[in-house]
Amino acid sequence: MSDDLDAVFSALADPTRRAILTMLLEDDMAVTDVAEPFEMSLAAISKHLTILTRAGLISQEKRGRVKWCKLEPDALRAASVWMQGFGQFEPVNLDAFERFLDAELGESEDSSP
Amino acid sequence: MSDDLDAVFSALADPTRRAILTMLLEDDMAVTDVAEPFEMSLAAISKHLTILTRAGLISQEKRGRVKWCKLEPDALRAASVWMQGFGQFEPVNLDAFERFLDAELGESEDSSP
DNA sequence: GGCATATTCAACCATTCGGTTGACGATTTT
DNA sequence: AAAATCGTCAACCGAATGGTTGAATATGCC
Repeated sequence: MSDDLDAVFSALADPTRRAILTMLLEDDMAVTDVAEPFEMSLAAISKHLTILTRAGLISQEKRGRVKWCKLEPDALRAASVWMQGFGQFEPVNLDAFERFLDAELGESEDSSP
Repeated sequence: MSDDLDAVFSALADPTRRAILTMLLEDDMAVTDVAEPFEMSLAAISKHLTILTRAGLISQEKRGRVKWCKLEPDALRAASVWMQGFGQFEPVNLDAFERFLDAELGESEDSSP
């Protein structure tokens, strides 16, 4: 039970993996396409995807020779609930999220892809 | 900016540190008292507290020879906002949180006071 | 069949992590 | 002043993490 939180939080602790999740917000992607923007080997990305899968944050389905990666946002629920307990945050401020997302996307434009 | 998220999420990835945060929900505590329920050295707990402090999740203030640890829930806000973007969670389900908290407290009762 | 593409496996490497122990500095108590 | 308490520091250890490379395994295409 607390192992789930271990897996989710440590999966989220890596900026490459958070970037991958952000990419998957747009659409499902094949492993090769996920890897394309990053300056690291395909094998490294494959490992990151395995970690995200084990944490339940994404699922992977092989169709033909390509493996599709799909965001599984439900896995965040337990972690989110855990965090909500520490202080009463304003309920789901999506404006703030969008600003944050813009910032993070803009930021990754000089380093990652 | 994304370093903040690194620090917060990796701080939360350790069950000992999450347990410490949960203890601090009740009240501010001295380092020795934080360490008491755990089956590990004071030095180890001191390191965990340093990590939580660097992540901004707690603050530490030395008064006399005792160092007080205080929860700083605001540090969770950025991480919480980031997570909220992945799927629309119901706004702050405190019932679910309380159930979760009970479960987590019950689980650590073998080593807790 | 034979070749290209998609993905993982296996072995390796450097670094970080979570823990230990013992010495140490600072403060309070007697 | 001496002794006890609070907490950190430093050095060390084994295991996990994040990356590399090269070979291996599927699958699709000509």
